[in-house]
Amino acid sequence: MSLPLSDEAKVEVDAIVETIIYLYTESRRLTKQAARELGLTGPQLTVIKLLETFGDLSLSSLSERIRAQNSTVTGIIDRMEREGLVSRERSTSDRRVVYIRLTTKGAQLAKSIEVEPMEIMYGVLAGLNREDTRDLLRILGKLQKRVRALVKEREALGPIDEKKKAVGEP
Amino acid sequence: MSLPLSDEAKVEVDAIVETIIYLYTESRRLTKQAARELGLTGPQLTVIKLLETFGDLSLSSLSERIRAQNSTVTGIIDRMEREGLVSRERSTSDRRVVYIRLTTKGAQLAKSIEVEPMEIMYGVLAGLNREDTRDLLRILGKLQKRVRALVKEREALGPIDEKKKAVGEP
DNA sequence: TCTGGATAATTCGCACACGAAGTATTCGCG
DNA sequence: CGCGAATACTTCGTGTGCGAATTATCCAGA
Repeated sequence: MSLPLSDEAKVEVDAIVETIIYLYTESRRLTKQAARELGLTGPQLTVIKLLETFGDLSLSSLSERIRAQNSTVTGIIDRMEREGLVSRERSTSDRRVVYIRLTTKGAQLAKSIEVEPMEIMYGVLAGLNREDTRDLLRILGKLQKRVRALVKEREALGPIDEKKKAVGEP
Repeated sequence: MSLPLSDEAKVEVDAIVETIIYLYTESRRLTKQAARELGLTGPQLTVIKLLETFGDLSLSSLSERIRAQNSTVTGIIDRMEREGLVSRERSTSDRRVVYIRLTTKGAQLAKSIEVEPMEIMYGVLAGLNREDTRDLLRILGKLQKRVRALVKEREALGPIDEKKKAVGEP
């Protein structure tokens, strides 16, 4: 798995990882802070913006978009429903599906929000020159492609290993 | 805050943000998965590796390194202590300070771990050519610098705004 | 020396976040 | 048709993760 790295390369890789973590956590922190001023949490702000943009969404598609498990989103929606921001509407065509809909209160709140989730990222990225933007996108794209390939590969191997593992304290 | 972006630029910025989020969450997920096989959680794996690398660390310095609040780390250490992986040692020179130390069991476990936290990132980044690595580092560095400046700026303004806000449901 | 402010940890309450197990419903296929 | 697999969501238990309040300790300056 871990290719041998020269010391110099290792330092650079470290710095890159550090920076990515920094950018991610910091922009999350700032989003959360913005949400706070509206009496919302970070994920709640994201959900409201998504619903405003796309209209009603099933719980599953919401989960996909915010990259979380259904069980997590169930909880988020529970709390938002309790606050009167959204309502659950059972689909008539497929009674397993629940659509999440903004209430009037939720829609009003959504309209009053000018900040995008990850807004800080946007602002900072917009300050890059064209060339840097292109390069960054290109390189990150490469990385993503490789990670995807790697994950796929692991998933293919995983199930076989599954039996070898069986760790667990007896 | 949000500079006007051309549509084309907006798409690219979106893609960059998407990718950064993807890389971060995916590598976290994979680290967590690796930890699982050892009966650990993600943060616990990170803590064990840090303690192995740096020796005993105060709870505060541990918090800094894993970018979390003291209160969070207190909980992580509580559970690790319960599992017999680490112990708390009150400093004699400053009795407010608590050092976290690997137990024999913890040290053994640490030795048996070959994966680095964020190992997948490393593997993938190591696959980039020199030029791409340099470019990526340079551009991310720029971004980080700007975010830092922005955060600082906000912090400077924040306290003044503090009174204007006072939202809160009555 | 004594006291007020800073610092290190902890406690508490809340909100994610995940995975496993459970429920309801739909769908595919014989 | 009917039944077993798949899908959508919920529930439950555990582990972060944060911020405010608390406790214990240190330290600088009157």
